[in-house]
Amino acid sequence: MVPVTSARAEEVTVEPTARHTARGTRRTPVDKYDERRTQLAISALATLGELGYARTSLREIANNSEFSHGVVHYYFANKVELITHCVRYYKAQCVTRYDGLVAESTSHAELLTRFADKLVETMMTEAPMHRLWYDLRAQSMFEEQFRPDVLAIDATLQDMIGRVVERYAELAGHALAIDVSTCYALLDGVFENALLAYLTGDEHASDDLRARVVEVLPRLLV
Amino acid sequence: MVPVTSARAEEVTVEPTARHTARGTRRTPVDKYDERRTQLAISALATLGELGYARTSLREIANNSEFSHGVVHYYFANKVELITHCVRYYKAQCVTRYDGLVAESTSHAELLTRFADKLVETMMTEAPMHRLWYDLRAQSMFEEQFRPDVLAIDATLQDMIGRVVERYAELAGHALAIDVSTCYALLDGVFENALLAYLTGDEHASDDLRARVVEVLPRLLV
DNA sequence: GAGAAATCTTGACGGATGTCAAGCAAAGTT
DNA sequence: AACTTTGCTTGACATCCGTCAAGATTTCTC
Repeated sequence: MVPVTSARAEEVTVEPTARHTARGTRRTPVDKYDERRTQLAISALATLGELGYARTSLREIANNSEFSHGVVHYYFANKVELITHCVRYYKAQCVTRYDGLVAESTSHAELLTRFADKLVETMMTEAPMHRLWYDLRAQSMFEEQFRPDVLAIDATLQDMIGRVVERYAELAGHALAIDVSTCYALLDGVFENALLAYLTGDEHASDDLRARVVEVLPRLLV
Repeated sequence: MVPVTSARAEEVTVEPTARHTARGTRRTPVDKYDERRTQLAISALATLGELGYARTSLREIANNSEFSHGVVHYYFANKVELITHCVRYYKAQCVTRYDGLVAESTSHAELLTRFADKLVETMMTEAPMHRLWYDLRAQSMFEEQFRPDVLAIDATLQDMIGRVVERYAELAGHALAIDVSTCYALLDGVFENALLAYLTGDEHASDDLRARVVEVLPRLLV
């Protein structure tokens, strides 16, 4: 019996799949099936972050896991479903990245500094994931299959940035002069630019990113 | 004798290659060899703009030209050299896109309006080329081979934007508050964001792009 | 512990891809 | 007109790809 069905492919797989709930297998709280899917997704993300979408194969993903290449088709119907699952998993990871500093900062200056620092930190420590994101977003401009998930993540990121800039405005005692979607586009451009410089080996990339964010954010007010 | 040598691969191929200059073939002012390279580059760009880097094959490029698949290796050493040539050709095309309106505009308001309109126009009429650019820039984050050319184009685009914003500041009677490289990153983010929306079918994408540019540019001053 | 269900490995398939070599066709040279 | 160089086509190659099926292995159930 093949466990991969088209019905499952439609689920939001970040939530545990309801695969064994009909029968009462109480082996583990989280189903092993979902464990493996996540495990493979993590291996896939590592591979994608290293090679990019164009040169990532299912065999290479399996090589970066502890399984053989055939297992991918046991847990995913095809390559697109695997990558889609990866993308959704990735999304769940990075949504709350700045919520801590938004909640904790007590002044607009503190928020700005901590936000800029956090941006620099994630650029440096998670560069492969970020370049993968830009890669997949570019892919979605060609391939409609990826577009829904990419747009969903883009909206999530926009909300994330929106919470930052709106709290920043609030703490500064001013309103936002630019709407949130534009703020996101602006900051995303600055981040992507800095990421490319960083990956190129530009040693000022992180300082430049920090300086640019500190420079730009105040101009979004009033 | 194979005309493709590693020495030629290093040349800036937008300039005519010095292939027959030793012997005086005065057939045409522009060498036929470079004509074909350009011809193939145009076919390749059309294919790349349609399919993206990941799914563009040499055979598909040849299919979009009037030649057979083997001819690619007569004019280019390998796939990377072809794509590199394409990228350089592309660069030469788009450098002067805004120079006209920079020279002609007599007020900061006129410059801003015409610049925003031109951005919208090129987004709509040359969307495949623009998404290809974002695709290749993402590729360069993974593949070092593409990085020098991508960075060169990025610098050229930055200069192009720099001429716009500096002239805008001059006409407005103010100085730029943000350095040119940051201005480029900001506007690039806005443009990329609008392009994705446009390709998704968002019918407000072009109006949004225009509005955002008109909104943002004044904030780069003083 | 035997049988059943699940998980995983292995190997194979058809197809696509980059590359290259051999040879045909056209153009140029003398 | 014979010969040479250049341009291009055809077909082949090794390799890699996604996918799948058959069977071995492990785990679960009773």
